Amino acid sequence: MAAIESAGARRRGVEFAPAMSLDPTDVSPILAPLNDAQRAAVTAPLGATLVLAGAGSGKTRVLIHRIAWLIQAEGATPHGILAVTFTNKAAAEMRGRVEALLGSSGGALWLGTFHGLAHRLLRLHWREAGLPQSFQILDSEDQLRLVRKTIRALEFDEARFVPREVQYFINQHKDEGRRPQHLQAGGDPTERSLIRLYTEYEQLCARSGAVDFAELLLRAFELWRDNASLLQHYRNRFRHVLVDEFQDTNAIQYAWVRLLVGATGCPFVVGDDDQSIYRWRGARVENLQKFRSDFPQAQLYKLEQNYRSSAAILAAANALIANNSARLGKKLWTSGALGTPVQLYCAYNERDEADFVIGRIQQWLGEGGRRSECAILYRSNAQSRVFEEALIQARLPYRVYGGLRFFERSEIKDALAYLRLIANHDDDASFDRIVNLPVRGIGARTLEALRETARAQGQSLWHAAGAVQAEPSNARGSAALHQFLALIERLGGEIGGLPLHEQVDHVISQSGLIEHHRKNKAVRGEARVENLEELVSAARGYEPESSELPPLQSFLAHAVLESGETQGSEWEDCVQMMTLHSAKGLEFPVVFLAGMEDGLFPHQRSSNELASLEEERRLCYVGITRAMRQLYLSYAEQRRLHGVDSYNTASRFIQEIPPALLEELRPRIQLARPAATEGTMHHGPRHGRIAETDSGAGGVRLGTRVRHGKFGEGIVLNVEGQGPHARVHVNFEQLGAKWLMLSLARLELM
DNA sequence: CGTGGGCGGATTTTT
DNA sequence: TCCGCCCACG
Repeated sequence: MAAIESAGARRRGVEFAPAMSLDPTDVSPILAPLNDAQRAAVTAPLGATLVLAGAGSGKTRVLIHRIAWLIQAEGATPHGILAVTFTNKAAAEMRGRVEALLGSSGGALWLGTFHGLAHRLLRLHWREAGLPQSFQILDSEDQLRLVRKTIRALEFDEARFVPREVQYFINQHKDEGRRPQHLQAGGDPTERSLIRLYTEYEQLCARSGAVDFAELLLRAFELWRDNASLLQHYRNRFRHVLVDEFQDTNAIQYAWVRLLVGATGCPFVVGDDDQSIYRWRGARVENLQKFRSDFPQAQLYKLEQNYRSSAAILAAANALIANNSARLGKKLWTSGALGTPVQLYCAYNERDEADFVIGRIQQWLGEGGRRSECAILYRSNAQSRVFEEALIQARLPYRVYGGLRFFERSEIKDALAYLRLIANHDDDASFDRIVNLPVRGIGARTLEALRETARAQGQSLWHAAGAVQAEPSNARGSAALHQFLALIERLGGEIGGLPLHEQVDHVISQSGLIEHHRKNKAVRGEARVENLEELVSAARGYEPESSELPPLQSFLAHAVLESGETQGSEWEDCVQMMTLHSAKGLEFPVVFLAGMEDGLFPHQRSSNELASLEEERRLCYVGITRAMRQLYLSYAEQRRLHGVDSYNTASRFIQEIPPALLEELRPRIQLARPAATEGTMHHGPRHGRIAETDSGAGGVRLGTRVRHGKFGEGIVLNVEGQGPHARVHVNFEQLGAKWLMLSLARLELM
């Protein structure tokens, strides 16, 4: 305690550069920037520690400062610390901040994602783990292909055994630590077939030296479980194990951590049960509870002071999440001002919603704000399009997060497949991918025969192809196949001593890939060639983390594990758009939660079961707590999704926010109000909105009441086109919505 | 063997 | 509406 007090007294110490302090016993840079609760957690006595950290309460900071504290005050060395996160981005950020705090390189520190660390272990101990030295990692797409192949190999019906579902089945069991032999079918024939598929899939993986994401974790777990001396070695080394986002751990990740910690290690885990949003992909919030029962002596710390959001936003978040059951209990508070109430906007349709959002963004910009301070968050990716169109129209630069990342692009994966096949001839997935790309006359016939042979011999495709004799029946195919093998061999020989980027360059040009795309003008061939060239640059700039592997092998693993999060240098000031899921961990001054409609959010498929509904609520909580100063909720009464119109009611989550915290920008009653009241009693925002959504089409504006000679009265939902082609979408009271030609309809404005 | 048109399905996503 | 996949045709 004395150290803490004196640290507080020496608060001025922070003002010096955070580099290595002159006096190594001076811990003020570590402790001074913390509040009491944070400091208590950072300086917790060695032993099991659980930190429940609310949104915006400085969770990452605590983790980083804890690492620094262990090193500076507890005599730990970076060598003895293992810290795990879920994303590469989080890992990179954490490493950078730890190094800045300590003023030294944390090279010896094992800090990375679960998958990254598991990979590292398996590379170091491939023999003990029962893997070939040149094992390759499958990403989800590769895995899906292999699953599909497995289904075909067993001649199962793909309609009955949907590849995606089989993939899910396999991953689910791996995530829970179950191998096929642990599974009992009971009397269920479908179950039995699935287990059979799982078994066959594993054999295919083994034959081609392939390891999928779940397998990385499971293997790493089994490696320690089955090698007492190895486990002991790592237990001795990593006395300190830190886990970020603990609520997102799945069963095998938890088991892995537990195994490492044993009875003597000091696990320090940080999480927030209210931000658990990945149950659907195996995350187990219960691990927080489990941690407490597995380590009954664990110290519990709660971080409840929020530094991010205004009091109004925080109160809304608290009120919402209070509707969930079985929470660990935590209430965020702030010493900050109430701020602007949460603004609620009821739009006519999704276009109106987008117009509204853009109007508010422009307002923010007009007040001197930046575009990058605004984030549009939505439940599903399909919602982004309307916003993109509106942003383009308004000439506002934007950036959509998510979507295909660099190393996931098909042309990049093709190029990598060449490199992988060169590195490991038995890599069937890669063989399959490129054997006829670019086209070299190896068709389905030839390949079917080849697969059959490989299956019969229990050998890889490469092996089987080498044994194929030139038969008169299929002379062309077998000749082409031998040429392909020769090409791969030749390339392998030629790139032998070259630097990494020249290896990549040589392969993409000599394989004919570049030429293939250059010819293909129709399917964005130009962009693909550029991407391939970018791959060469990526290889040039790549620095292997360690010398455990040859550079090429290391680069290939890197490409799969880190599929290219950093999308180039997109530093332009852009409006940010992303799903609620990908917004976790981020913060923005202005946040729009769009599509707050029952059926969309909470999503239809998550509304029936209580557990999934509560996860949706947590997702909403995550969304709300991203906002620092202004939060807008919006929903559309009518929404066109997948080409069909649906009429929705406001999300139930809106009702869970106390009305006192909400400001409705257009009361819903408006719709039913007689036209006479228009403009007389509703002030401010309503008028602002009308002005913003002015379509300029002959004075007809969204939301305007109109009368039609035959159809009666209605409200304008949408306006499209210009001049004589202008069309209006009117929701008539009697007849419902109709599209009319504006020039012919003779609408009377009311 | 390569391509285009028809069909069905369409949360959320990191590794 | 839009995308990806399968099959039928050239």
